[in-house]
Amino acid sequence: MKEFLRTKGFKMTPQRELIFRSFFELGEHVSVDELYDKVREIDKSVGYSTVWRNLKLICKVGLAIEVNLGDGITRYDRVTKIPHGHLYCMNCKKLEEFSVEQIVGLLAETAGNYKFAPENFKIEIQGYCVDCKADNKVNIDKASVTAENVTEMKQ
Amino acid sequence: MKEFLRTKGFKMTPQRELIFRSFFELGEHVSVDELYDKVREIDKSVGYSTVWRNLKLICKVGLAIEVNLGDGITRYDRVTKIPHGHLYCMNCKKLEEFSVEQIVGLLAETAGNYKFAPENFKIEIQGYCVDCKADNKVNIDKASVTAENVTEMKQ
DNA sequence: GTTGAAATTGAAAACCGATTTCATTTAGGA
DNA sequence: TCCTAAATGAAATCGGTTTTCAATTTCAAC
Ligand SMILES: [Mn+2]
Ligand SMILES: [Mn+2]
Ligand SMILES: [Zn+2]
Ligand SMILES: [Zn+2]
Repeated sequence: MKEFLRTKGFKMTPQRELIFRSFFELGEHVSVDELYDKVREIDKSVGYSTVWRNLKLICKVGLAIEVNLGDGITRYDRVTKIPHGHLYCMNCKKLEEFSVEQIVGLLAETAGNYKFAPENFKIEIQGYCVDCKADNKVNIDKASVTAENVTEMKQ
Repeated sequence: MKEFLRTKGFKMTPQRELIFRSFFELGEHVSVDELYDKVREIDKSVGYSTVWRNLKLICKVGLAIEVNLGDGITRYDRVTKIPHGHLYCMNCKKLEEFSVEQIVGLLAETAGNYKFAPENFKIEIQGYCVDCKADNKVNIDKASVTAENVTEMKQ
C-alpha cells in the first residue's frame, strides 16, 4: 500500500494507515463521522479534517466513490469488481445492495449512443423496505397526480 | 390548479401561482436559485424562502422530484409520464436525459424480489460528454487500481 | 545519519446551501 | 364580514463540507 501511494506522489503516515485500514474494515457506505469515530476508538489524536482528506484521497486513487442519497450526507462506498445498485429505504434509511450487471450493459450501450465517456453508473431504487412497509409507519399521502393537472399547470 | 391544491388543503396565492408557472416554464432540473431569479424577473417582492417552500410543495403534490447529482445543489425535475435517466457530465455539468423503460422494468422486478415498495428509480451515468472529451480538457489521472492493491489494503 | 523540500496534520474558521423562526399578511370557508 | 389556518419575507440558524494556517512529519537526496 505504501508503495502504491508513493508511486502516486503521496506519503504514508501513521494516521493515513489507520484511516485506510479502518475504512476497509467498515466496508460499505461509510460517512466521515462514522469513520472518524472508528478511527478515534484507536487513536484519539487524529483530527476530523485528516479523516476527511484521506477519504477524498481514497476516492482519488480509485478505491472508493462518493455516494449521495439525498439525505445530505456523503457516503463513501468501496469500489467493487462487480457493479451494484442500491435499495434505499426512505423511512429507516437502510441501504441494501443488488447486482446490476445486466443493467450496466444497457447503460454502457446508451452512453455509446450519446458518445459519452462513462466513469460510473448510479442505480438506485428509493422506496420502503419490507419492515417499514409492514409496520405501516409509512404515511404516503402524496397527491394523486393526473395528466390534466400537469397539463393545466403547464400553460 | 387552484382547485387541485385546495383539495389538498393548500391555498392559492399570487406568489404561488407565479412560482408554479415559472417552474413549469423552466422545465427541467431547476435549482432554487434559478427559479428564484426567474420569478424575480416578474415580481421583485417574492422572497427566497417562499420559492423554496413552493418547490417543496410541488414535490409534495407529486409534480416534481428532487434530484441530487453530488455537486451539492438540489435540483427539481418535473415528473414525466415516461421515466428517464440522466447523463451527467462531470466536467461541464451538462445534463442530458435518456429513456429507461426497459431498465425500469428490470428494477421493478428487483424491488419485488426484495419485497421492497419502490417510490422512484434513479438512473444516472456520470462521465464526460462528447465536447469535454474532445476538448481534452478532462484530466483523468485517477490511479490505476488493481485487485492486488485492494486485497492488500483490506487485510 | 543528516538535511531540506514537499506533503501531511490538527484545530479552528469559513463556507454555503438548506431549513427554521417569527412577526405580519392573506386566503377563503363559515 | 369575520375568523382561523395558511402563507409570506427577512433574517437567523443549521449542519455538513472545505479551507486556512502554523506546526510537524515524511522520505528522497546527499
Ligand atoms: Mn454500495
Ligand atoms: Mn430529468
Ligand atoms: Zn425501512
Ligand atoms: Zn461536458
